[in-house]
Amino acid sequence: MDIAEVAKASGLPSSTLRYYEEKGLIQSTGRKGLRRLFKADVVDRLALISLGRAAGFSLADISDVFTANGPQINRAALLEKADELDKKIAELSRIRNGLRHAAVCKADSHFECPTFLRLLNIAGKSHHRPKPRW
Amino acid sequence: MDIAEVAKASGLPSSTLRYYEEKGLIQSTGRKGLRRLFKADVVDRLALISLGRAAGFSLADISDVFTANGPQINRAALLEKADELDKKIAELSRIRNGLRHAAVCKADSHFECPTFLRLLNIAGKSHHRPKPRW
DNA sequence: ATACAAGTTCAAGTCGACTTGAAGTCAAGT
DNA sequence: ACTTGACTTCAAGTCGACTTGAACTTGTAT
Repeated sequence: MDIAEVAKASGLPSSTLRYYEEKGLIQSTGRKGLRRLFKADVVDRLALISLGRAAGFSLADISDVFTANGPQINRAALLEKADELDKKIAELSRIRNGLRHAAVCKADSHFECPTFLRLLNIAGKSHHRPKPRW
Repeated sequence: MDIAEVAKASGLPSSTLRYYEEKGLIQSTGRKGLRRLFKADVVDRLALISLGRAAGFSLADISDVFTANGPQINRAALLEKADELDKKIAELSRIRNGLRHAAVCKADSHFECPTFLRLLNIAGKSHHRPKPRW
């Protein structure tokens, strides 16, 4: 496949594909002249990458789930990411509850409200960063 | 309160407080010499801001929940954000399921697997962006 | 009065994930 | 043989949320 086909199949612009290759997330199998050639299974890989990105993982995180250079994936790493997602989901649920509470709480200062106070410990202590998806 | 007190109470560096003020998210009530003075309730506001940031909302999004310049909050906007979070949580849950599935699926290409295919429509179509929390 | 720690401003730098632009290369169709 | 359009490289730009650094001001403690 040439880059345009991969782009179409994956929904990603070719500039992104080149960038991903440069970062080692995907690889082209050769060149025809200057032009990259890809094997069809790269589309699979890209789907998984997009899934990871949609979940907020960084490209560096995502590259963990790919083994050295084969088309295989590291299933253990994948499950680990799934577990991380579980935690994130739990955290977001608590935050959502916090927001809903703040919306109805009568206390002038939310700090007078124990329900809210409990929630606040969530924010501020997480030092991992969500990653952009423009 | 002076900026150092607010910083301590909120857990945010003073550089961030100045930045937030510049962006209109908080306001100082006056100056003593050059130095900013804050009312105590700014700490409340900051807690809410941190909560929003932890949830992945941008500062622009967060400023929606603050009314013009008073210390009040826009409860409707807050509930709206909570609803957005619900959606995000649902999406993340689906993605997590997708990851778990990819970890166990035997198919060489996940594209041969309907379970996985269904999941993929999730990724790639969301064009809102999570925001960094360094 | 003098020093100094802590505040201030403003411009510039940083981070990750891309995108954009300029300038060049090339396969394929006419 | 020539054009054309899709590709290529590489450097630089962009976005949001801050941080950092240099140069300056000031309240407080001595």
